[in-house]
Amino acid sequence: MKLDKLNRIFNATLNLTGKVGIAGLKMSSIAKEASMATGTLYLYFKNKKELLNALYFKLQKESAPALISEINHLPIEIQLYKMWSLALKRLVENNLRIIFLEQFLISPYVSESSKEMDARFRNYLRDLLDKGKKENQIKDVDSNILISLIIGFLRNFSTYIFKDKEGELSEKSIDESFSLCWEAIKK
Amino acid sequence: MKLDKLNRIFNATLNLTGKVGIAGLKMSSIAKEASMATGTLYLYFKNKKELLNALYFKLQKESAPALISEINHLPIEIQLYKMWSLALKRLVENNLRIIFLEQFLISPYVSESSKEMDARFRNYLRDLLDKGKKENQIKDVDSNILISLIIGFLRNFSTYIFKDKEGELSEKSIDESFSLCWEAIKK
DNA sequence: CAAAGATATGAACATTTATTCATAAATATT
DNA sequence: AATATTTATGAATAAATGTTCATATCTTTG
Repeated sequence: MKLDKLNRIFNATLNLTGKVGIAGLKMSSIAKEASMATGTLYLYFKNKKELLNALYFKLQKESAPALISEINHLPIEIQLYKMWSLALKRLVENNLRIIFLEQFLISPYVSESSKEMDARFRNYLRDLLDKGKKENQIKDVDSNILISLIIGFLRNFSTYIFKDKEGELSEKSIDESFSLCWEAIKK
Repeated sequence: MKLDKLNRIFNATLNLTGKVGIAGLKMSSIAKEASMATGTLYLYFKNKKELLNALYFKLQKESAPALISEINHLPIEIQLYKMWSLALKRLVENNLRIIFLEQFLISPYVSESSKEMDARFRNYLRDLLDKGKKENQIKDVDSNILISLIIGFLRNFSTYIFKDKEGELSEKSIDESFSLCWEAIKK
């Protein structure tokens, strides 16, 4: 059935990007990884560029921070913890996505319409931190620095878990990393 | 003169990687960017793979660990500060390096020996942190978590400065970010 | 300043990889 | 169950890109 095959193509592409980067992606290996003939890819996508852009849009759509509206009445620390925990889980689970998204955006395959970046998460964090500063809970430090600490730490740690721990993310790791983060930014 | 041409090749490669990623790197465009004929590249490197690996080694050699031996007698906090300041300056100055290094390491062009060098900075940090823990200066938290905070923060912040501040890195930013980092990890 | 040596050029050639399409297999329709 | 329609295949072809090499241009040396 059609949807199934589309997903097989997308999964194959993601997996391969993790292994050989966008530089190493061949239509033939995508087909092989997805257990189908090379020609079949062209029934679903006009060409390689369209395939990659389609995957990009799919990933973007899925990464919408749906959680935000449900929790933004909670205290800052709790909000941050929930955000941290969820993001870390997602990132580890989907570390391949990060690799794909980062590489794709500076590859020769990006279409113009893809070029909008997700400043969304950053903006959510900024608002949260500003609120925290007003409530005297967060250090009075340039929000951009705080945001870099949070996002940078998050990404680097998730990549480490993904690579060196084979994706095994314990509650202890989540809590330990979060309290490190929280202590760094709290007043 | 020979060295000058080598540098032109390396610079061209870095610049192009920032624009089109490793996926978009063509020998012909490297040559064009470096204002020389395509064939000339092959006087300096046997092939594309060797060119990219040579650049990788050069970047590794130039990065923070070169400093290590000069400072490893100093107190932990000072060592960390010097490392932080240098790394941040270098990363901002040449954010392109990050892009190259990250993409290169999962491209089809990596040679086996390149893979080893990657762990070096991480190992230096690990030793430093272990020493700090013994001296009761650093939090007793899994070093991998601490390392992720440091490296992740560093990279993310440098990218932010590079992109949003057009590379303008003030002493104040360095100090502010470092003390945030230090406070996060110190006991 | 001529000849030898070193370095550089870029069009020609080789290789790799994207894309097409004649043919086959699967599925739906009567 | 025969026929039409849709979907899949992978070898053949086209396109893109890496690499070579005969020729040209600089540099050095006697």
